[in-house]
Amino acid sequence: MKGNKRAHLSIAKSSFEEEALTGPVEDYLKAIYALGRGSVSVATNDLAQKLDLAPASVSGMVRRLAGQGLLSYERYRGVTLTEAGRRAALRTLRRHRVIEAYLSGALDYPWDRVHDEAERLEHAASDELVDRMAAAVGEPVTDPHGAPIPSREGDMDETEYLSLAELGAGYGARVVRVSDEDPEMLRYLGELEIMPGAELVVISKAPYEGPITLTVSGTMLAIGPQLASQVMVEPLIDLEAPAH
Amino acid sequence: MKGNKRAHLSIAKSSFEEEALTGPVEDYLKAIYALGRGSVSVATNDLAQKLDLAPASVSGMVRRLAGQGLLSYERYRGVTLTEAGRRAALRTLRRHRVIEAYLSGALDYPWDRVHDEAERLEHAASDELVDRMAAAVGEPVTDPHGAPIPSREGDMDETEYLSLAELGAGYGARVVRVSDEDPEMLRYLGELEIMPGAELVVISKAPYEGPITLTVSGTMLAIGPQLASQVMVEPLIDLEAPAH
DNA sequence: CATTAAAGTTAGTCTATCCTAACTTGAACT
DNA sequence: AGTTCAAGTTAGGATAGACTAACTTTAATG
Repeated sequence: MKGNKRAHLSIAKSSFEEEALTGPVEDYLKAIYALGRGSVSVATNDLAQKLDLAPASVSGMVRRLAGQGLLSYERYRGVTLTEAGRRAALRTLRRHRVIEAYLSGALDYPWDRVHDEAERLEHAASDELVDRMAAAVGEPVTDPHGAPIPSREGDMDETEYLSLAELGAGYGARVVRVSDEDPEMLRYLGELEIMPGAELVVISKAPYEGPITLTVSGTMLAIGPQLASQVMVEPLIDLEAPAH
Repeated sequence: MKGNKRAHLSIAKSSFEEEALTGPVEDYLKAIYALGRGSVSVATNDLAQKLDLAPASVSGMVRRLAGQGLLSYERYRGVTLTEAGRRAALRTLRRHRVIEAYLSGALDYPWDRVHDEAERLEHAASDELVDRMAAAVGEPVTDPHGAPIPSREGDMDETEYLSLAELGAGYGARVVRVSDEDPEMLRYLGELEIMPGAELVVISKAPYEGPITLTVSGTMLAIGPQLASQVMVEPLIDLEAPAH
């Protein structure tokens, strides 16, 4: 009764009692999902970089996770999530994003700090807590950065959007999502009012990776293409034909 | 830059950068504080029982914690928290109780389930989150079970109260606190409306550990002495002299 | 004051997760 | 086809935290 009879019989925990995963394992699955959109094969080194670990550590871990049926792995060929792994990844993603939405909506957290806090809480929060948080802020469908929140059942909108860097001059668009991992960048985007929901129009794009000039809610400003590539947008049809 | 240069130089982390402790270490310190009220020496076996670990594991851990200056330890003589250990314990206790108060006050958690959730979140929540939670529910001074919440500075009201079992027949009292670890018991106490703030009067106490009859907000009921000992009360002076 | 039971400790293992160093594979390019 | 280099793997270790089994202390008791 000392609680570490882990090498149990893997028969008992049937279809529904989803195996309780450790924090690191959840992080691996989340990272694999993020890099492979769930189905594409993910390279060891990319995973190592994303997780900030040595490639050797990743090799060892993925072998174990493959043994647990969470992913399929072929030496030298990268990994792919199995259905079980994908479900686990989406569960963690839901936790993460609901927590972000809650921190922002209920506790007035600034959007550049919700990611790090959620990164830790996602491994400790119960399903009940996550559900209550979601209910308390009106069952949000995206987190504060515009990332879609998977449903309780594990479905998620995987629409791919254009990045602001890819948008042609003259086009208008609505910001749907921005990358969430760099607080510094988020603070800057916030200052510029480039956030989900904002409408903008690309005025001009300087050649050779030059600055992109645009208007956001009336204000004109210019940003580099590297930053622009982190901003996902949905073109506004009614402004489609550029005037020139 | 791989993040595990733990065997650093213990010089760098000076007076203020409070060493980040692991979950288990926080649990040990909290348990030692709970058993020793911060200053009394705590026995290895008691600690093992409280933490649900084998005594041998505790022996090993306390040796390490003594090395880190969190407690003082003399073989075969039990442990006592040092000032640093005491501070760390109270920090964890504050997190735990603020989280409980928040779950109850802001997310409508039933009082029998806040403990387990807080037990996990207390190791993951940042100071900022805990402070925001405290502010959001009006800087509570106790958790939902009546346990005092340490201040940010690490001060805590350590008043000792009488238990309901010790209260004489005829006396009136106000419930200040109940033990928080047994959900079953909390649900029962909740049904009986025996919760912090409730006023009650002991009508009679049957001898030989017999039932205690009392009235709680008008209703008369009887409980066993074992349950009564888990309920801490503050006698009401104006009802002091029993009528008989 | 010798015995003994309870309390506590040491020794030796185990698992999870990470590391570094050294080796192997695969693919691209002569 | 042979070389080369990046990508990936294995081997060997470390650390934190826990366990069991066996041994030692302390303290109580006749």
